[in-house]
Amino acid sequence: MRAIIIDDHKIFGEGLSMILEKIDISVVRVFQDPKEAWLYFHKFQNIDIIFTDINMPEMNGFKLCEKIKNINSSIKIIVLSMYDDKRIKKQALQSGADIYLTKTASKGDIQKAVKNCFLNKDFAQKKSQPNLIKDKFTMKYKLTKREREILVQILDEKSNQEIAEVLQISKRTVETHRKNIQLKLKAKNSVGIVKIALQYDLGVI
Amino acid sequence: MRAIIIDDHKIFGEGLSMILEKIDISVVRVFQDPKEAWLYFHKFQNIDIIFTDINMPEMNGFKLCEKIKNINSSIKIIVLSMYDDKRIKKQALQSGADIYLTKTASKGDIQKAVKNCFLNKDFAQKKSQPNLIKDKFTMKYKLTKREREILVQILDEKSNQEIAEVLQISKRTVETHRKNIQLKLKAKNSVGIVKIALQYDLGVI
DNA sequence: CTATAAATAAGTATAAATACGTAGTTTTTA
DNA sequence: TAAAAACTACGTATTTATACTTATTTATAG
Repeated sequence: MRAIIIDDHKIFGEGLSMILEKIDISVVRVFQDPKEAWLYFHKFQNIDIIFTDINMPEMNGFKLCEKIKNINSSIKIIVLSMYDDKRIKKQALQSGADIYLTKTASKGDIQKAVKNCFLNKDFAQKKSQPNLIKDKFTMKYKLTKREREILVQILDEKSNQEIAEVLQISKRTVETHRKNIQLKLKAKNSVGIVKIALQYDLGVI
Repeated sequence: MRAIIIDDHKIFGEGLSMILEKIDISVVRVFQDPKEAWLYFHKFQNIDIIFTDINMPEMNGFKLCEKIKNINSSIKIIVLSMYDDKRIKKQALQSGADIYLTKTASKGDIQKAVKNCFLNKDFAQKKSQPNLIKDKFTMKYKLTKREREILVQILDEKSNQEIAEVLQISKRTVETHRKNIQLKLKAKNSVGIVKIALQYDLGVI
């Protein structure tokens, strides 16, 4: 099991790191800056679980959870927060966190949390996460799977021809998909598409 | 001299409007909603000075200042705030405001403020605004004023033809500007331009 | 098993953007 | 005031995107 820790309080991060190593979780890296963590995660998606604080400079933990789950929803996120506040807890879980713990948690609590979040969702704290940005986007615009694939390619600055080559389909098909995406997003042109997509955080970095 | 006023307190806006008319400033419109003001500003960039409140629903005045200055830094912004708080003042000036006044300001104060903000910056309240997003963007990509104007129109999903009409220049000129913007941003196409611009918060709304 | 949605593709035409080059005019600034 | 920068504009050609339509194959859910 490979983990990263994100917490701007260095001491805490290191303490947690030691605890995790003791329960056989390999801590790959400890980040103080969530942005750096995000870039790392983006590059090497070779971790199973993330421990993160919520109150951090530059990027808050909620956003981070959303972004990570958008890329790979099977990665587990355990939030360790200063606050024993049920609204914050709720928001964390809705943002994609699997478990919310206060920083007063004991070694045993953490061990239990890790076990729980890998069991099925009934055992985890979360029942549903209807507010994920990805869900919001999909629910609002109802793009099909193929359309989403093409959207990603558009965001990558690819032309219809290039997209056709990547996806091994006809350029005309890409045109059709693109037209439909535009219709669904009510966009006037690619610029409109990108603007909406980026609002929902679908862009690469 | 053409001005707009943005204040969600209608009475205040109208009072200020009358004061300004008396000192030969033509108040083009009074907005209660900063978003509407932003859209207006976006469309008809034909004003010289903006009077705005800071505490407003939907969009706060700091953000508005940043956005406006990003498009056209030569437009003057006078913030009229309820609070005589030097931290708020500092933030307003850093966000791009030229003058910060409390709402207790007299007609004379306003007149003086207008005069000052059109003099050189030593006379204005502001010494520097190192934290502007605009600075980051402008410093990095070095777009000219006109290029920034065109960028804004691109972000507004306009075609070169439409941009030409709005700015009253030839379509070919717009093409040239667009080409240069693309070069400077190292973008492959409009999608690339939008992606970068939105990163720096230059988008509409 | 059969409607329905999704994915595929093409015809025809036009509009828009990009590429690459050149160059005059105005404005800024050193 | 001379030089630099910005703004303006066009020629020519090609690529790309959009508009509007029709249609077949393939999943998929009821």
